[in-house]
Amino acid sequence: MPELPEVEVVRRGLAEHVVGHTISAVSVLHPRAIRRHLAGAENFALALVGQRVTSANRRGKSLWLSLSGGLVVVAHLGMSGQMLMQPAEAPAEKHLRVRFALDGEPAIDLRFVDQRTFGGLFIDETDQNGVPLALSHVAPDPFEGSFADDKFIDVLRSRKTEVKRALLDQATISGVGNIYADEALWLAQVHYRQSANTLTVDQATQLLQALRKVMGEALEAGGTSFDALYVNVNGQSGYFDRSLNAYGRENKPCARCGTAIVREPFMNRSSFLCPVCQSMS
DNA sequence: ATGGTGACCTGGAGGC
DNA sequence: TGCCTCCAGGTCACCA
Repeated sequence: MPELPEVEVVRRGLAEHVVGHTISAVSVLHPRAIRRHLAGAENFALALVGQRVTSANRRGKSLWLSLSGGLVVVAHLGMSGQMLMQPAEAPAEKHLRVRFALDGEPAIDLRFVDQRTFGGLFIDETDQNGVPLALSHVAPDPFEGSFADDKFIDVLRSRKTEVKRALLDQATISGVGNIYADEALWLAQVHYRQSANTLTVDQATQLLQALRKVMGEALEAGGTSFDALYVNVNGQSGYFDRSLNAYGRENKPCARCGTAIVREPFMNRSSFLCPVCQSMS
């Protein structure tokens, strides 16, 4: 899915269109979409009806809506989840999983649509910092105020594993997925298989700056999109894919040195890199 | 603690 | 046209 910039695009849409509204009805159309809500669909709906949405929040790739009663509804988009605003009378999408009817004139729906059902929703409580309990193992993301650069650099440099594996570990830093990991590694000229504990402080610092730059620019562009699966709440795609330098560019010239970008299997997925300017050090 | 693998799903693309 | 295989932006559990 969606990595941090795409999820933030969705969060902003929810803040604009859902916050302030009261949930008047909830329909769960596929039980798998709420599998993490152990009390089941009926309980899920009952807990939400009548609640007013007070804010839309995010840590890493997880979203949550805060509710007037003090609970939150947490959403993870998985690989293919979408949050769409639709007129109440609009026909059901093929992969519509959960539908929230909101008050207002005209009445609108918030719809969770998810082809592959890797995503899902559940109700949770928050800790003293306002973070859902279920996300306690998720590290802050690099755009949060509570993200400590020095601490991240220390943790990263203590990890005895390949640097890309560490970047994808949401307990080390959240929000980074396969695309932005490859893009940041390309920008910082670090090989994805370099052991994290061999990075210099300077390299780790460059890498963090690269993550912020790449994800920040993607956010400004409205997110990365290759197809209609990744859209904002109005169903529109971003255009950051025009700016990618490594991801998906197998056999195309590196923008820095002209060498063909290489694709290699890693962690049951693909890694893209320039074999010349991203060398092991 | 790390790393390797498969599982969870649907559908699009490309080869034959 | 169909059938096959491979691929996809994410996690999670389990095993060495």
